[in-house]
Amino acid sequence: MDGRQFVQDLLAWYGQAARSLPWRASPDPYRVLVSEIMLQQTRVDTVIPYFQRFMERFPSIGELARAPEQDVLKLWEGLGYYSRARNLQAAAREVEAAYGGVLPDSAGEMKKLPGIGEYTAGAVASIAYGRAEPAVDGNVLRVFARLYAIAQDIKAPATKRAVTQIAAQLLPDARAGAFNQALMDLGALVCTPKSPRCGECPVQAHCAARAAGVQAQLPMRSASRTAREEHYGALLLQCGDAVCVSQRPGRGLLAGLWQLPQTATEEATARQATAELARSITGRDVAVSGPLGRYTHAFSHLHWTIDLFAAYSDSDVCADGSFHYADAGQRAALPFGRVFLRMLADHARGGRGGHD
DNA sequence: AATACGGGGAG
DNA sequence: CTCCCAGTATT
Repeated sequence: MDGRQFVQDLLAWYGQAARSLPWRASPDPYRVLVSEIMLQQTRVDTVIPYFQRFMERFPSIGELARAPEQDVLKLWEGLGYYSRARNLQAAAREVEAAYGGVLPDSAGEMKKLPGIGEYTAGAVASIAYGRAEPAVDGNVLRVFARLYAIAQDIKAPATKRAVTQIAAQLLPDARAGAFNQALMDLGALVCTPKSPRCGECPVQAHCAARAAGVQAQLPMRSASRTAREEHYGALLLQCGDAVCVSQRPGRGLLAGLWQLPQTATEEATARQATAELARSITGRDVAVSGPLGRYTHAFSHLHWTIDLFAAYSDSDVCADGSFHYADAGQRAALPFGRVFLRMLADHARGGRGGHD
């Protein structure tokens, strides 16, 4: 391939086809960083409203650093991969403490911050600071897998290393940010996972897959593992207007988020297990009715099926301090996982008391 | 190198 | 249903 011509064709296309995105309006490194963290494994259309709300509430690195963590998680609610939110705030606090409140301008320094890996460091360094760093995400991997007809598993670290080498070699030092974003826009708009629009591609003349007619077979991807099935009995335990909620552990799945009390169980014994859970919370025997409904929730690596039961208590005292009764106003400030938001919206008076 | 970690949109 | 997205951290 003629690298110089490829870069020229790509950038010419980007000049007239670039997507207009909120974080592209101004080059503020903090805005670029927030957008890149949110965009990890998340589609642009999903991120946009979250980005707007987040920047409104936390306009600067200092305000993010000083906020309560629960507030940050609340704004992240529904976006997924919640460790991103914790790490982003931890990074902000580190920047305040160790870098005078200014995000470091080199990829190497940024990569030392929590939640900033190879891709994000390169993206922010090139886009916000004009540094000549490659930024290889899923789009760029797919684009180069086709351009060079690379028939290796796209998920293998070795493939990413190879593509990073290629990208670094082609990278125009003076326009690294535009180059990286152009590749991502190309992947999102033209060189799509299925049915790539080769006829509209500005760099089709440089594409080995196109020349060989194998663009639909690339990239190669190893089979993904099937998700584990888990069944739970969950409890809508109400005391007046308040609903019993509990906070999940600080590590692992949905870490630090809130949920309705639930217990892992087999489907056949969900009612009994949930009744025992109600007894352990209230300290007495409680009548459990339902199920109110069955909720399924798919994570990438596991599938939840949750049968929701209802119970009432006269007392808002909990035997175990990990449980609390929260009214609609209090629930509105707590971050919940999606499936629990659905339960609350369906069955609790005032839902979560939130804005949806 | 493999796995954990969310959620939703597209086909 | 399956796939996969502007990935990172941990093991």
